[in-house]
Amino acid sequence: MAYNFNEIEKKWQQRWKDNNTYRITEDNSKEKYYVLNMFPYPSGAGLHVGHPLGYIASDIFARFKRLQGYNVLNPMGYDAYGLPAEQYAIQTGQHPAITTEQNTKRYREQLDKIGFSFDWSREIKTCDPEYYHWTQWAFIKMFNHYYDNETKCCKPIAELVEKLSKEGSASINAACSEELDITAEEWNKMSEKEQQDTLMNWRIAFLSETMVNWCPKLGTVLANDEVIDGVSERGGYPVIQKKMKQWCLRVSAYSQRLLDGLDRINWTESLKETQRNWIGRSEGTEMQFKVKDSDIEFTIFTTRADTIFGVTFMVLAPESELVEKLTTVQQKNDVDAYLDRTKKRTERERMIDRNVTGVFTGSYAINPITGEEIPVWISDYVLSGYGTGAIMAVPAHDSRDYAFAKHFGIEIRPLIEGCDVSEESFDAKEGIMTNSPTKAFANCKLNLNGLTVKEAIAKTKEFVTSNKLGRVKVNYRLRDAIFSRQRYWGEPFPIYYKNGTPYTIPEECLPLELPEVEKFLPTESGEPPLGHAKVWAWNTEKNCIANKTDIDNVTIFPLELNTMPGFAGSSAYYLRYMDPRNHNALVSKEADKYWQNVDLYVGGTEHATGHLIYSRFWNMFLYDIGASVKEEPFQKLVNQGMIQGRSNFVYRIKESNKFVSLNLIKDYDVTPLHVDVNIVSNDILDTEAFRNLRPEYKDAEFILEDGKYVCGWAIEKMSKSMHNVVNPDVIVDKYGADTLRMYEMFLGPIEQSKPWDTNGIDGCHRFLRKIWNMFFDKDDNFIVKDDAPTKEELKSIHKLIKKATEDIPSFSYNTTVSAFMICANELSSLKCNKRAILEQFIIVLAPFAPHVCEELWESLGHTTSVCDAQWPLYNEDYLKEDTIKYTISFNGKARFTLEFAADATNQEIEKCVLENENSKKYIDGKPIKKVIIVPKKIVNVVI
RNA sequence: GCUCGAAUGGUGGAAUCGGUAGACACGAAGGACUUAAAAUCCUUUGGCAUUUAAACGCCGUGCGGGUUCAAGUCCCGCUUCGAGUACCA
Repeated sequence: MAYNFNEIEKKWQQRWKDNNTYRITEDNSKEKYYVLNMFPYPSGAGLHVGHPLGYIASDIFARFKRLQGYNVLNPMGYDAYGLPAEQYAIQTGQHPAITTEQNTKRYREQLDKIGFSFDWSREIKTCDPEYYHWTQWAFIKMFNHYYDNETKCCKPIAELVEKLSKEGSASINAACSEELDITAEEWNKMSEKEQQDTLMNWRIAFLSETMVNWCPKLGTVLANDEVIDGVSERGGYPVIQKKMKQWCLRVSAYSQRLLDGLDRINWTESLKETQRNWIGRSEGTEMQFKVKDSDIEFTIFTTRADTIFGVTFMVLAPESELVEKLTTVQQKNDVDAYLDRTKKRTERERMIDRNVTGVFTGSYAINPITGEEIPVWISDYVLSGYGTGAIMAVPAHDSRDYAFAKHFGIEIRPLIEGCDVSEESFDAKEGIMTNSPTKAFANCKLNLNGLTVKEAIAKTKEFVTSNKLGRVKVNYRLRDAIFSRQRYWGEPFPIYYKNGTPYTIPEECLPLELPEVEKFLPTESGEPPLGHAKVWAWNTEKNCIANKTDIDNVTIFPLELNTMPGFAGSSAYYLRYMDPRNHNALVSKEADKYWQNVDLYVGGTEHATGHLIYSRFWNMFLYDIGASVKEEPFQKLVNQGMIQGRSNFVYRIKESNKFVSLNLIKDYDVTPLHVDVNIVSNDILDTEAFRNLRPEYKDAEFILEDGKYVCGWAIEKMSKSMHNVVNPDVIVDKYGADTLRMYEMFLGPIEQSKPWDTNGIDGCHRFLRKIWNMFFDKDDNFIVKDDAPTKEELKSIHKLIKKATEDIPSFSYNTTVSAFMICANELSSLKCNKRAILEQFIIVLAPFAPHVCEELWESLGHTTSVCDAQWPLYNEDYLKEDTIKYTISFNGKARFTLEFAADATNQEIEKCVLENENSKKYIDGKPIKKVIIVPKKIVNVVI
């Protein structure tokens, strides 16, 4: 009987379930290993063949580690809150919980068919109150903490309150929205409301009036990483800037730690680089500029303090508070007109239209070093959110300032010897300073002439600091995360409002469950969907949810109507898997101490600046408050590539129902049409299936080549409209899960994006059949013998064990699969069917093809699962050769080969080469000067 | 624009420290078995030239240089493609 994969896979999947083969418990006698996949959002479309790529890779790793004796945690769950379910709910009225439930069920069915070693007893869903209890809990903790810059750690807000009441803000060095100057006296005089409002300046989770990315079509705000090219990541709708009061997380407080942490984790350099860019650390100088005929002073930030002598104008961001203060009466109309115009422009318009715009305020700033008067302008190329929202412009050495100066005819003053600024600015930080200062200011205290740019920056910094003109400052591009969403399908905030001031509900009242609503749309008054909820108020006396109509603002208060964004639930889920049913804590101390953090995290690179920043931040916060033992959540990270679709085309002759095979289309006028890849095999169309596809094709005629219809192909995104979606279920039914697993790994390096191409899958399937046939003959007789293996057989299997042991940890799965095939070919040509060899083969193959290996393992008489076998060790002795062939090369070209005993010395080899007949022949009888023997079986001859 | 990465047969891809390319698989061609098909097995398969044949020779890893006994691999200068990011002062 042949290899009946359908039956085998069904049998073992059931057996694993019945025996809880993959249930894992903490076991201090074993070393732990934590493998994690980025959990999926269960979309309505189900899984396609690209989704399981990462899961298979991590599953192989988990099984491998388990065979090596580790206690491996390999959990799975769902990131169940998300926009599609809510959009669907808006359209159909179907509650998102129901759609989500259906989708997760479908995902589970599909996942189960592939034979993963997930411990489903630890499954979590972010929309489950048992789970989001701890998301809300973390939010309350963030609300009640601030970040202390001195100790680089967050502290309870109560400590801050104490400092304020005793010493005022002077003694506080903490991450804040703006630098406040409050005395203890002032603080103590404040009303409760004023104090609460003030504390928002420091809380890690805080309410803030900020410019947000507002997407009118989705009716919600979006985080920076959810906006791509000025449109929403989901749906591609336009996004505008709008000022709104929003919950934010003070991610920026952790900028430096997020940056430093990258050095301690094992991620790819490119991903770390992406994060570094996103954090955007820049060291520079803050300088104060006085305003002429006024006592106003303002601060700018620059990384090029050395160019202070080249400043010919200043620029304010249109949103800057200084705009109003510095605009003169004469300029007011022009300025107002300009502000009006910029406000109307969306982010997208600003990005597309890079034309220089700006307006003069009428005021002049004073160069703090030379005393020169410098005009102050307003332009939207300066951003309010970065630095101080004001810059000193040096047109000679900054391309943006240059464009502005050219446009408005402002002086461009070069400061570097020999640079030409007639056509473009000289932005490079290199060269020797000149004109710094110019002769007109020769007696100025600072002189940079003759210094390199680097030296000049250092000297200016020193000068500015010692003369109290400013200070050295590090700026980060990383912004605080906006944490409110005007949506229904998300975690509710554990917040109620007393007189407009937010308070957290007591921790012991969590979870605060998501209420039912009639409609999933915003209310008529523009409130978020939770505004429809009837029972959505907080009774502070009884500490319970109350009816909204009972609000009396004495004991019953309105609850927050926003919900949390997607990244809330996905930021600390890895901790919850350690102890998923704990009612008293996010994770118990014991479980956290045992599992520590994720050893291997596998997921897509699209989360580089979203999830992977937020979860690092979130976890650092939990670490600071003692809720997590590791500062970095994900020690090693592997990004699997995307699987693209490979579309097939048929060519219809225009205005006919005739289809021409690919290589004949040049003779006809044809229209290419996408054809469902599932009826095409190796680019050959199943013409019968095509005729049955649609009624209009029923009478289709084909112009064939060699009796076949050959389809064209192209690599495109895998999507329904391209008819190139390949469902893993179909592959599993046709070839089996084991073949699918092997083939996905064989396709190429795991990190690489590649098109799905079913063409090569036969090779993997043949391989598994070959293995099967080593155990059973045609008539289903078990043919494994107990004979002692030969040297050759041992060599073959040990070569495989070595390769797999070395390649699996570095994720070179494609070469491991090749090694399996090579070994199988060798063994079958040796007609090897010996137990000692095949047993080891099965163990090594088990992570890749678990079902068939279980079956064969059982056939060898084992009663326990192959999962609990022991990974074999390889023995170098078996791999040694008796003789070694050396390639003798001359002038870099291989000439002939000589064979030596494995233990031949270099002298022997050299002697033999010199005396060899062939040496004379290939080196034209010239004397050999040097013989270079390299340990890679090469002998090089130099004349 | 900036940052990072890639480029190898008809195709996907191997080549770990620079060690003498093209592993493995697909596809293709030919053959064996078979009434036939499926399945299985065997042979050939980078290009060029030469030869009855075996063998050998030359050229070959996007392009142009360089270092080295030896370069797909290292260095310099380009081309093309992909990813990320974008007025961050």
